[in-house]
Amino acid sequence: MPKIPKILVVDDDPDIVEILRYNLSLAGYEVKSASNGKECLKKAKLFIPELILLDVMMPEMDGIEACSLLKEIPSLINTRIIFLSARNEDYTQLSAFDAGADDYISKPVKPKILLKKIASIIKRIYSESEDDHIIKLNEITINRNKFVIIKENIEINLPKKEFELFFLLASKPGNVFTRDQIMSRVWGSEVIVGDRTIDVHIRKLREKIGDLYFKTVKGVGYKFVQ
Amino acid sequence: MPKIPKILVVDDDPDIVEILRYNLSLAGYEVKSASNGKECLKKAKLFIPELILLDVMMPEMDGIEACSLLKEIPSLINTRIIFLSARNEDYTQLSAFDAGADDYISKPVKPKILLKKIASIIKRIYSESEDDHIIKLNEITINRNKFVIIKENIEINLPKKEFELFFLLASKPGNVFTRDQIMSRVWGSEVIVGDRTIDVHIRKLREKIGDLYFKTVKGVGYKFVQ
DNA sequence: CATTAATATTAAGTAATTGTTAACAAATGC
DNA sequence: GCATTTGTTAACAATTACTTAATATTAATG
Repeated sequence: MPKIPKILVVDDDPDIVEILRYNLSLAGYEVKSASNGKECLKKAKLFIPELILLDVMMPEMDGIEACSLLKEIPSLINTRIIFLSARNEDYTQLSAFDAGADDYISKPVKPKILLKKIASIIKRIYSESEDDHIIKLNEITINRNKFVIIKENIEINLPKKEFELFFLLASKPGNVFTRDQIMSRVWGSEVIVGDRTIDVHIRKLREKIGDLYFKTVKGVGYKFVQ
Repeated sequence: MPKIPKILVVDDDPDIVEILRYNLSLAGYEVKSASNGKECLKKAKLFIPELILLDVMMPEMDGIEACSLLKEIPSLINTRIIFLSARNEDYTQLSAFDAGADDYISKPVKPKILLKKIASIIKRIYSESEDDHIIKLNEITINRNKFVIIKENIEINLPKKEFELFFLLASKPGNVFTRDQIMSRVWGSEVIVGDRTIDVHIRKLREKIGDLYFKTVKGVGYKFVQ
């Protein structure tokens, strides 16, 4: 396991928060908590947990709404959400899944079961995302952890931005990424940089890796071709 | 979704198998079934399903044992297992997770919930979640993500407007699109361009893809014919 | 078959996008 | 704190796509 998994517990009942916090901490997780939807969103953005345990019934913003909003936060792309609820009716479960929940547990929660489920989900997160760190193509291997690419047995070091741009493009060879997509995924949605920045980075990739790998699709964006 | 997800249903009660089979087939999955642990192992090896719905209580080999054995089969590395059980006691759930189950559902199963859970798991398996806009015709494949069309194994690159026009026409082969429709869908409602612009683009498509594919319907518009 | 309206063709002009370079700023490493 | 690397910008060049205009061709209709 690369690091200590982080879990955010969200419930308006302090007792439940305490029970969960106690059990999860004991099990070796790093735990933070929030008592309502708004606080949850705020903390989730900073904490970037692997997992959020979300109570459905909360004052102000309920869990379903919070979940929908959480799912829109790009940095939480790898965060899974489990709903906790006393209400075991169908429609709640359905809207939970509609809102993007990854699982659903009915209260009263049995800690052992919960811990097992969590262990299973955490394990899945790591095993999935580890594959994502290496891309192997015909002639090129990209190692995201090492920030290095290997082309014909020669190591090419790329600076961060260049690497991220390359990694994005190479993650789906042949696929066109629009400038907007590139912007939001390499630079983020808050950062504003000039129009020519992407071009310049593409240029550097072409210099270092090879002209023919990077194809311009005018009016649309760029794609990586093998 | 790369292909039709496969699900193996394992239960010794033929009624339950039928109910599940019916619902899952209806939902678009490819379903096979087994009535005991041994049969399950045999079929799973051949079928290599994405998902196995496994009854806990079965004669001879129970679900827990079957699960443990399934988890040892290398070709089933990507297969998820969900347990189905009438017994909702802790120890069963625990041993289910110990045996490597990915989820646990109590009978009686509510089909809607089950389908949602399955959809969520399947989606996760195909985590690439390529919303591939691909149109496959007899001789031509159009890939909207890659901005490329392939005709007789030869890639043809089209500039943006030409591609959009082509994609529109090819989205409904045989259908006539009026000039107005083409205008509003390729150029948008605000843009005002001259009358001959569409013709010129059609001309280029005819040059690049083939004359006979694009039929003029005089006084109306154009259609793509195979 | 002549007339007319719609579409086809071509080449050239215009607009838009992308490429390149160099200079500077910011970050990083020593 | 200094040197080096990386990131961004700006100005301009180059390229490509798009549109137009002028003319030719085609198809439908009486």
